[in-house]
Amino acid sequence: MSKAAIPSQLDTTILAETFRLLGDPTRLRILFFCLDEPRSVGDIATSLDLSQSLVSHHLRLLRGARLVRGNRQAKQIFYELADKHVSDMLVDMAHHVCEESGED
Amino acid sequence: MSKAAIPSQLDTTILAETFRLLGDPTRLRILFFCLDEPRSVGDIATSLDLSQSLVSHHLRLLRGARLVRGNRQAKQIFYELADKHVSDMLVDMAHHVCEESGED
DNA sequence: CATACATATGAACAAGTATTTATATGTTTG
DNA sequence: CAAACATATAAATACTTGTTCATATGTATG
Repeated sequence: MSKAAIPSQLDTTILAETFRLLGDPTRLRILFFCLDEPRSVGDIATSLDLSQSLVSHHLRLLRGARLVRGNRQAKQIFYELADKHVSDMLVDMAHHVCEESGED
Repeated sequence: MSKAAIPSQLDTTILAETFRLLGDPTRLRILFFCLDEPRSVGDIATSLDLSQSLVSHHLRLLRGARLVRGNRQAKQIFYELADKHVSDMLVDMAHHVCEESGED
């Protein structure tokens, strides 16, 4: 039990798919921007200085992977991280990377 | 302090770079294969059914990002994960993804 | 030192993907 | 229902990147 289980090749592919989606700066910025509170598409685009279309495209990918979830409120749609797993994942990784300098 | 800090745009880029490297099935398989014990390039190639050249190329990228580290032992070079941060990161993420089905 | 073994590198190619531009869908309000 | 607002989609383009094939570098051994 001490040794980590090596994922099957299929699991590895799924895991890689998730990593790949997180591996784009624009998408990551969108995710972090939606981390604390739901944000409308327009708000994301304006605040992050991205075109509305681009934001929409990325949100579609993130939605497809169940990384974010959108709620319509009148004309606007507010996106937030899909669940706690996703947000924990992001926060954990951010910590890992921040503490990565000057070790060993 | 309860809210997660939103990384700067620069940090986000670095974080994305790490995610991007983890976002390839072949690289992930290599990393998991080297998780428990150091493995020679030839061993990786044979066990994972990949060409020696391909393994070498990927190892170079992983080395560049300080995700793995290689130790020469006579003719062979044994690769292992760079440090505990990296291995923890992988194991954590694997858990996150495995438990991702059927929540909320 | 020449041969065999192990790994690394370089060029070339194929496939994927982030971004833009233009347009469509959906929702409210007068 | 028409106009205005907010988001989504489609097609096209430019760029990145995973893989292969060929070759080079490095290391031990006879």
